Amino acid sequence: MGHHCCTKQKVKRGLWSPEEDEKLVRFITTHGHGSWSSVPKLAGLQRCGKSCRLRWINYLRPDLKRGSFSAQEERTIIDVHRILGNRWSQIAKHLPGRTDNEVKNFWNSCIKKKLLAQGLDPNTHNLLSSTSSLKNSNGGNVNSSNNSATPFQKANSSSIFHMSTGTSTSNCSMDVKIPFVTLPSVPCPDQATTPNGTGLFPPMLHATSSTSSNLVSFEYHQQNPSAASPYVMVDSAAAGRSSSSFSSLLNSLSTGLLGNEEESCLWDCGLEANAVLAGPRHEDASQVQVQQQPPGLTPDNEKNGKLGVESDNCDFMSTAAIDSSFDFDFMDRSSVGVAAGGMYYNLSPIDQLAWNC
DNA sequence: AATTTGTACAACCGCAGACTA
DNA sequence: GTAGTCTGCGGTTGTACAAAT
Repeated sequence: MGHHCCTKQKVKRGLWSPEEDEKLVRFITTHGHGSWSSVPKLAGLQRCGKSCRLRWINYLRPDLKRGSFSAQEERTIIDVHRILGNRWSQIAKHLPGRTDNEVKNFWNSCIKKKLLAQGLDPNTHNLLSSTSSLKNSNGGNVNSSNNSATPFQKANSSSIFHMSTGTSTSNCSMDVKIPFVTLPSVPCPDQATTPNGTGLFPPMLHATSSTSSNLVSFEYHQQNPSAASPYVMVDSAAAGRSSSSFSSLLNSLSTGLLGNEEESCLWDCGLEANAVLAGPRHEDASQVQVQQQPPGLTPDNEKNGKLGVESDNCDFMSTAAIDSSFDFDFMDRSSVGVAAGGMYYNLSPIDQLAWNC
């Protein structure tokens, strides 16, 4: 049984011939595709519209980049996949000229095996043997010096990447020290579903580690489970420089340059800090504040959904502290979770970051 | 040289959401 | 409100080719 668009005519399946490719390219470059269901008939092809669309998108589009993936592209795929999972179309948006299909194939045929060979779970990016040790529902430790080291910690054996709760409960408050980032609460149209009926979801910040590029990611998202991202990702390579503090990384975020117009694009903030920001690009790179609109926000509440990052290294205290807690569910997925509003940084390099609560 | 096995990637399938009449 | 259509997505299968036996 074919698709509805295929039932109207006899359609050919399987690999495309060069003649078919030529017909499709000639038609689309001349007329555009319009409605894909009408393309085959108008282009003189015995294919279904869906097949034409796929062929164009995955193979014939002029802006496609052919050839094997570069190391940089591979790293990007791994890093974004760690955050987004199998959302291939979203991942592909971070790789100009690559299609979701291409990324997916590359992942399944190559990256997945590499991760497995490194003893990493391709789904969670955790060490395969470490999953259980990272689970700790009543307040445990995660420390790079033991066997439950995250991939990031493994890749940086000298790193001190330590977190402990010191309590017997999974939720506890956290001190907020400078420098400090404020992640504003996120407005929700359905006020009744929000905590205390405030109409706001507290923001959450989630730190994850990279398997391949020494990348520590900070994921900012709503507590509304239907909405994830945008994400802030900060490359720990910058932290390797003694002069680099987290606040300077945030400076780099705030002065980041181009992304693309996609809502969830990676925003490359330049080599200086190797920082990237996932989210809509900030049009005015000279402005101090990083602004992004979480998916689902309407233009009306866009302002309230801003992720604000102060630019002055010494002025983080001016942002408001929000009560915070750990969410150990995150640890199943990756490494270290810090929730609700605040993260503190100790004015030492980022691989000496410690979250205490 | 013939056959089997592995790999890369192109293409298909089914589903879900958006849109429209 | 609903059924039909279109589009996009992720999972899966099919195919061509290379490497191994």
